[in-house]
Amino acid sequence: MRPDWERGLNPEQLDAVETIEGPLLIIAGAGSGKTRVITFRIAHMLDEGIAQHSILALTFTNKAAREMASRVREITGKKLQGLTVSTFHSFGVSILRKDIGLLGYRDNYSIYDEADRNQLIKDCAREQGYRMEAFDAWKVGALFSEITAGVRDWSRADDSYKDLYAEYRRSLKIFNAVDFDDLIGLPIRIFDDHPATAAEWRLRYRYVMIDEFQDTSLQQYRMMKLISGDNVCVVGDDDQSIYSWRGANYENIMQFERDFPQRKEIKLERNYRSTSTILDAANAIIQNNDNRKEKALWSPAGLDGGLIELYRPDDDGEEADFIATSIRAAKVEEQRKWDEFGILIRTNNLARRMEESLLAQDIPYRISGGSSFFGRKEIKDIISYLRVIANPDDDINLLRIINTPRRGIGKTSIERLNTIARAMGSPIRTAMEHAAARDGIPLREGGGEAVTQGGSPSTEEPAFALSADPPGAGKDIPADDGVPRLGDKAIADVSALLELLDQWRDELLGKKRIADRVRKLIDAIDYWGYLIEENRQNDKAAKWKFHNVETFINMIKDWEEDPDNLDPGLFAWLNRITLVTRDDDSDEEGGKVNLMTIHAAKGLEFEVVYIAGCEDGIIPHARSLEEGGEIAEERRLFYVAVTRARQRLIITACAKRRKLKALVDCVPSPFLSEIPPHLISMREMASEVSEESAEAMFSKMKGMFGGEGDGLVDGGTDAPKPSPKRPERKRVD
DNA sequence: GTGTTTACTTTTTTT
DNA sequence: AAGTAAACAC
Repeated sequence: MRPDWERGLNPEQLDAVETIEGPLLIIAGAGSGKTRVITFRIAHMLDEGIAQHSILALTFTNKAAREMASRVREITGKKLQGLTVSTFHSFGVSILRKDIGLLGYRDNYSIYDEADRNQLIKDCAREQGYRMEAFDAWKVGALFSEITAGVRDWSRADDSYKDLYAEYRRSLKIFNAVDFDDLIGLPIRIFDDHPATAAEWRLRYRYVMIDEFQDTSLQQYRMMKLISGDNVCVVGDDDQSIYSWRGANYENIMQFERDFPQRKEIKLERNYRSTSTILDAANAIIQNNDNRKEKALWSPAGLDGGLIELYRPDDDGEEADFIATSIRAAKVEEQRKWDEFGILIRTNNLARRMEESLLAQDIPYRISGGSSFFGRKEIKDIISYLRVIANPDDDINLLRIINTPRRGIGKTSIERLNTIARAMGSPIRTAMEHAAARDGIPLREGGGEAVTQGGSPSTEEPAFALSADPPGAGKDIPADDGVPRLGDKAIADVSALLELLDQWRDELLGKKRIADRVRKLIDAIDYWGYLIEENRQNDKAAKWKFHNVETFINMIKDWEEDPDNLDPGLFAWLNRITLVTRDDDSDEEGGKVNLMTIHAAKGLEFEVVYIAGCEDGIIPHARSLEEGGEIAEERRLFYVAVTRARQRLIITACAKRRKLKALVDCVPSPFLSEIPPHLISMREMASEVSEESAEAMFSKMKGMFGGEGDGLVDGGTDAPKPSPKRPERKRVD
């Protein structure tokens, strides 16, 4: 049953697999079997009797982590129980889950994603009297992120935001919440401040492995140093470093060389993925970057294939239609499955037009990135409920649901609660309890309703709430001046909400079978009624949202019933979905065409790859260059895109593109001219293609009038699918 | 306090 | 073109 190491591994790979002690640096070119090496290496370790729980493998994306885990499972045929394969961020979560108490947080902390973070920054800014018209939360958020991550300090930043930052941090603490950067930063702080704890973790993970090392940030590097001893293996490729905008620092490779002078270094340059045409093109492109570790991919097998195809559609509509019809044709002619196709785009907004065409031609597809499933309003609402139930102090999410569905707590009431909370230096939750209690509706007794279960844990009443003359605790509320009170109706509504949250807290926390309970919760708040009410003139939208919520519940169910899931429960679920931004654990039945950004495609490969929108300003992205990004990184991005292809590579560059409203002329990407011309076949938008497309449309129309093929594909836009009633592209101008 | 209309900007890439 | 936030009307 043990795999035969020698078979199917070249000498360098074998060397890498068998070197398990001591620091190891693997420079792995695109398609050089990197994942294979890593998974075999883990399998080999297990084979050597190393315990699963002392191995830690860190990846960059969830997709990569999942992929790696399942490959290991495949090779070894073992159940993976103690093995840790995760992203840096989810690894941070698991450290915090255990040890965040050392920093004075409670362990039911919330994780704020970007939207939450920006919302909070906005609130703080409003509080500090910023002129909100001129306030750019996105920009400030990015700045704060850099500050937290330690890639920038106030001496090199607009330090007029210093106070705002302090306020932001304080609010996070009050709300018992952390942001993305904290997921790396706080564990580091724990390790720095508590050497004993650090030692424990280091002792546990005796073997550490890091994938996509060129994409690690300074901060992540520090984390790695703190957690690992001598048995570190990092795998990277400086040519594929495409995350510098996020703090990734491929000089970490050099740093590693400095920090581990006794390391072993292995280069993997044999490429098993692509045809030599594609490899030649890729090498030629990347050659234009300087300051890189010299290497060239070569194919031992000398795989032959056709030329790279370049098309110049008139506009983005034609481009999308072309790609869709071309995929349809290739599927039949080359007997391919849907999931052998990848459509790569630079930016998410390019996906929209693509989706339309795929939809119109009934091509099942999967999309990653963009506004994901979890970004939809109806889903966010439900998640917010769960968040608040898990962590009552979570203001951002509380505010989201405080009047959703409508329960009569309007703007003014919220404003007042906010003022009270600020005055007390506490979360809104406390202000609500205060407001409810002070006016004679003590939670304990309840308004005569069924509050029979005594003393729910979170209702220890605040000492100051009932006394009109609070003990001089400093942060108390003046009797009447300045601090607003709520109207009677509002108080009743607030109390009812508190009661509801408490009740469901008991119902959900630490319980099993969450999915069913969540459904009951949704019934209890009459979210269905809310959906119908909100979408009165559009019951299709209501249905669609309804369906989404159902899907969400089923996702919970699948997840908690998964036998590999060692820790089902509300907290684990919430943590998970904050980090999994894509609805990427979708089914594999029959496969789907993959539509994704180049960033998302890293580490993946497809038989047939389309790179759409290869135009100047898109693939060296205009904004990226403006903001001080390097052209070299854009080139690396293009290199990554090209090297995703195994057999066929099709590139499209439009002559015109609809941008905002206007049709603008486009120039092909300068990178295209870096590909040696003899590797490219320039194609006209040939007539055979339009024949092909006419045929596809025709059959599509037949299907349409036959049986309303409700081919709802996952992903896509928020609105109900614009039922593809118009198989032909119309030019109604 | 709530619902409706109007004005306005917008995100490159991901955890 | 769309989605959000502020202004306005009930």
